[in-house]
Amino acid sequence: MSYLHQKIEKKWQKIWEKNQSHKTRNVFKKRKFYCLDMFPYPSGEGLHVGHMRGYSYSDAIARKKKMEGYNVLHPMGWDAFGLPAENFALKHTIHPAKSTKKNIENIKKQLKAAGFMYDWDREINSSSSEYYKWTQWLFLEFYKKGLAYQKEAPINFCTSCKASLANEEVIEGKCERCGTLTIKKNLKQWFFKITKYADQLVDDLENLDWPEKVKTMQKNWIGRSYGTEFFMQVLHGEKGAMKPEKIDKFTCQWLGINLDEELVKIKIFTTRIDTVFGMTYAVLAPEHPLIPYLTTEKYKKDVEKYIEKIRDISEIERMSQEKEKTGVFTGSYAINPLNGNKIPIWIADYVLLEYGTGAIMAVPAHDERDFVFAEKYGLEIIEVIKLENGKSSIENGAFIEDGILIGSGEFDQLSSEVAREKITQWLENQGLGYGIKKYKLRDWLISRQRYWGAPIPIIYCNQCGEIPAPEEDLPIKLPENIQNFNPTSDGKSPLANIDEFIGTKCPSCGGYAKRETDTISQWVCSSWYFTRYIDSKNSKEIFNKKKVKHWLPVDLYIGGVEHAILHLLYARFFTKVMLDLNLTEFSEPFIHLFNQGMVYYKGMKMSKSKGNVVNPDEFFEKYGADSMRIYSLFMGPAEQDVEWNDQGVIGVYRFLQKIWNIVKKHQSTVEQPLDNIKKMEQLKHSKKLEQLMHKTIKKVSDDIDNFKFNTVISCLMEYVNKIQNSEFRIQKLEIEILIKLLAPIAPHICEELWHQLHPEISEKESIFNQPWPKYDPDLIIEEKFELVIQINGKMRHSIETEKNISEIEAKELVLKNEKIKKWILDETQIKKIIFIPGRLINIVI
RNA sequence: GCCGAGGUGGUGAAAUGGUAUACACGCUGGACUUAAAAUCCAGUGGGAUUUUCCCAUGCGGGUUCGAGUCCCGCCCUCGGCACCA
Repeated sequence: MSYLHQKIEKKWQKIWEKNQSHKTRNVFKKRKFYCLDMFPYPSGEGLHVGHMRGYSYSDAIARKKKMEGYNVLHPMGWDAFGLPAENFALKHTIHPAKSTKKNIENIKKQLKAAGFMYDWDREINSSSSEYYKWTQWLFLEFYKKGLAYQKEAPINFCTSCKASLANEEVIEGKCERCGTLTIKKNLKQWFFKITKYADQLVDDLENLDWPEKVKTMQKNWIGRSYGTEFFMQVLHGEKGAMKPEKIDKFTCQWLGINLDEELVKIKIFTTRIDTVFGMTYAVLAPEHPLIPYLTTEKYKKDVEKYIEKIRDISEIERMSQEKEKTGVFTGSYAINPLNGNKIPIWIADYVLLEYGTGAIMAVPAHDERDFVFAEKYGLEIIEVIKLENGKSSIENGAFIEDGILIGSGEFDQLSSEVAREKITQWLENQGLGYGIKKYKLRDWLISRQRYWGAPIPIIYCNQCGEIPAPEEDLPIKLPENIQNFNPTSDGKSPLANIDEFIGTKCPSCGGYAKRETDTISQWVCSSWYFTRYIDSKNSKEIFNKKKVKHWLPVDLYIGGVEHAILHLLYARFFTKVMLDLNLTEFSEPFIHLFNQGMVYYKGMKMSKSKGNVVNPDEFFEKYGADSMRIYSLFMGPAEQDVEWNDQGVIGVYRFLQKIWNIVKKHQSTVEQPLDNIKKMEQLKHSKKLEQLMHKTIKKVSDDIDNFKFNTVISCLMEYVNKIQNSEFRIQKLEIEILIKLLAPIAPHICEELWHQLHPEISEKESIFNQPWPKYDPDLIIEEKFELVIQINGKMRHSIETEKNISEIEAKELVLKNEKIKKWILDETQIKKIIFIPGRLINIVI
């Protein structure tokens, strides 16, 4: 009988389901292992082989851990809210609730066909009201803690998707989804105060078992830098500055100035206060609110013209580095507090309002951007950092490294590092400045003017103002019976047009009140889902604390590197907040993170938009899920991107066929009576095979733990090739071990063969309840080995010899060897002999 | 520009500083077959004067008895960040 994968796979999928083989019970005594896949969004096209690859890794690990005796939790769910799901629904003019449901069914079918051991009893769906009730509940907890707040902000707006986008959804000034150039729009938006956790989010990275790449990306994204803030007094230009129209209190606060003061000050942030004596001008961002104060009559026209011009240039154009820096003089001057020098104040587009204080001290000698600008506008360049060897540093343009201070008064001869400390201290003593940390990280914009999301549970009452929805009213249900959920062009949520949704009673005064119509970004839904699997059906609380304490944090988290910043940073932030809310007792959600490489096809990333998706279904049909799974792990190193090859799967299919035939052959052959000579031979042979088996157990076990699945498979192939060619009857144990080692990556065929080898056991028994094979360290030690003989480092010959051969014995053996004699005419030629025990001997002549 | 990963046969790729090219795909030849598929066997980096030898891990140097692996300097590909003061 040949290997009928379709029949076998369906058979065991049914039996496993019937026996609830994949159900995880809350047995707290057993060692736990929480193995989690990043949950997919239910796309209409279903899963492609790229997704399957990631899931195959986690399933293999989960199954091996189960065989090793762990209580394994391996759940799955749906990231069903949000833009991707909604855009799909809009494109196909179908209600997102409907399309989502349909897509989930389809993908679930695919996952089941692949035979992954998910505990479907714990399935979650972020768009179900049972789930988003708790998303809303968390929002309210954040709100109570002051971690959710509203502010008018210039937000990224995509004119095509007609929605506001988070900074993370804007790539090179374009909408991540549709590629349309985004514009800035002022809207009142909801934010989470992630910046409050910036330090923790950087510092705690250190102890995580994550790819260095991901840690670095997060570090850079948070962008912490240590520097100094200080004030400079302004000397108005010859005829006095323009009078400002109006400057609000908030701006004054932001600037750290008091408008009653006679003298205007500008606030500067720098990480290189050691170069402050080299400051030859200062620059304000073109949007800086102090500009009207500083601009003199003489320069008013130039400044206004310049600012207008900048406003017309798009964001990306301004950000691009090829663009020449431009600027304009304000007419006013500032006083360098360190040396009293009078320096001109400029406005330039290379300074950004969003970072630091929106104003910089320009030190052209020691900053590349300032250098370029100074050269262009003929501003002074003063060297204040010299090289350690005393030489001038700026012969080839700006010198931006640390060095030794010169021309810096009392700070001369100090190293940059020391000087930064001393000068900051000096400013502090004068009350002019202080040391400060800055971050690139902004607060997280979580409101969306979209339909397909959890409504923000906030109520507005004319009398009482902004009030959180009462907890007992949760979930605030998203109205599903609506016709038009298209995004609107005025930037308002489609919910704003549904009176039944908006109208409500004020929880405080009982009068008429209106609901917030924005919805919560799906990034929020996915920031806490890993805790909900523990207790997915709990309707009384977000989760049972005891259970979560047992299961979390996640031991292994597997997914694509595309989530290196967004999702993983948000989930870490939520975890820290949940800890502060006393909901949990862990500070990091994912102990070990693994990013599987992407699957390429026809030289491109596999993705729906590029139309180069390989659908696994036809391969399941033709070669079976087991073959597909093995092949997707065999393609290359797990963390590396790989190119999909339709032909490649044939190789592993043949491999499974061979194993099938080996078992069949084993079962059909009867042990023959042997004469003594044959018996001896068989014994010798068996010993060799036994050794090979133990070596294979070691290699497979080690390699799985290190995610080296490609070599796991090649190692098993070698093992199979060797036992297949064996002239003698193979022991049952040798086959059983093979099947157990392969089981985590090819569960169906292995389960089937296990039962064929054990016809006495019932269907309820499973190979996955068998213990993982152990190897005997004594048995993998070889007695004999191939001694490699090198002449001048080149391999010339090898002889089989005893493992523990001594150097003297080896020399003797080698020098009398005929083939080696050819190379050595005269023993006096030998300069040196290097002997590596158990490996090689190298003769230098 | 900065940071990270990588460059080995026709292809995907293996190699604790110690036999480079394991394993697999593909290809070539053969067996079986009326034929094909499947399967099995053999061969498969390049070159040569072919029992053997020489050359090959992006390029150029270096360390070493010995380098794909370590060091220095380049080139190329891919990913991330990018006027962050």
